[in-house]
Amino acid sequence: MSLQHVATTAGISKSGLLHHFASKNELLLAVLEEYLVNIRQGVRDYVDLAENRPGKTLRAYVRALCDPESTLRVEFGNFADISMHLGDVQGVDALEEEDNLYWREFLANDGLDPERILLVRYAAEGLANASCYDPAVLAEDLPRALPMLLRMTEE
Amino acid sequence: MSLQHVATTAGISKSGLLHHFASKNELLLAVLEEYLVNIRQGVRDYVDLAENRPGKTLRAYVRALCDPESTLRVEFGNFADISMHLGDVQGVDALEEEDNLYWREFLANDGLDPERILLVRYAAEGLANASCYDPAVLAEDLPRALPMLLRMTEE
DNA sequence: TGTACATCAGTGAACGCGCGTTCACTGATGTAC
DNA sequence: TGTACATCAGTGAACGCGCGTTCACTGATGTAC
Repeated sequence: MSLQHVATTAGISKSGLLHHFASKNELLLAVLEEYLVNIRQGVRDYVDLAENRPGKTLRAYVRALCDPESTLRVEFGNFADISMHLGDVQGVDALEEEDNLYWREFLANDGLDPERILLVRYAAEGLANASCYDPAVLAEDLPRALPMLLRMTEE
Repeated sequence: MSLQHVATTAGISKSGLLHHFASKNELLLAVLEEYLVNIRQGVRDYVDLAENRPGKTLRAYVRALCDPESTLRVEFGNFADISMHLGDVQGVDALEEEDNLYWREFLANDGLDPERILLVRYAAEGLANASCYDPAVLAEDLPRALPMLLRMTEE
């Protein structure tokens, strides 16, 4: 991903792009934050407040990552990708750490057994990730996994 | 990762490196295959044939990816990373597809409920991936998840 | 109302640099006669 | 045994190219007087 490519896609010149972002790193950092915000809001949109029982947030997380129609699946993969390739840029580590904590707390305070949260959460993440590489996961595993994971959050 | 960096690390010149690999893509493809082979052999080494009950291969997979001491955790992440950044190189797609199928069959033919395999497998993968970014996962979640996931493969 | 000035998104040319790749070459090792 | 030749890992210089970055500039918009 070159600045030229981004600029052309955005419909401006490379210099125009760099007028808004001091450097490529700052651009990537901004994109990373954008993903971060999008994913948080996207998962919040999947929360069903009508569910008056423990596990609302974890179910939202599962739906966001394992719904074959969800765009968050891919964004989740992109987020991991960008943050990996920004490993040494100043500010990324702090951002990642804060994000890790955010999700930990978002999922924890909902009255579910911590081990259950652990299991379902990472299964959802693993599936979301795999669905980006393997079409069979997207076509076969996700549809089967989604109801199963949701069931596992019910008591 | 530049050719110069790889060559210097390997203790030869850039031209010397390119004597063995016709291009950078071929080098990356070879590295990808190396990871692929390593991970397969690594997981095989975690199989305990003394376990005379269903789930031997899935337990090996779990141990390989969730043992905090296992080097396969990181290799698993690197593999995904490289294959993502080789997306358009000729031959990678076929290699990935074959690999996806390999693991699907490796884990399937062991007498376990398919849904149970799905759940445990992707939880292990999600954990392995997350442990590369989040030290808290490595330090806290993995030790708790490993025995839990193994337990879930028993009946 | 008109004039002068500040602000700011965006431009285009030029830059230095590191990249992957090419190529003629070296020097050691093995082999045929 | 020596000689001629093939093979092959590795070298070093040079290349063209695309990259991120810089900089002086434009032109539209808003604002103060």
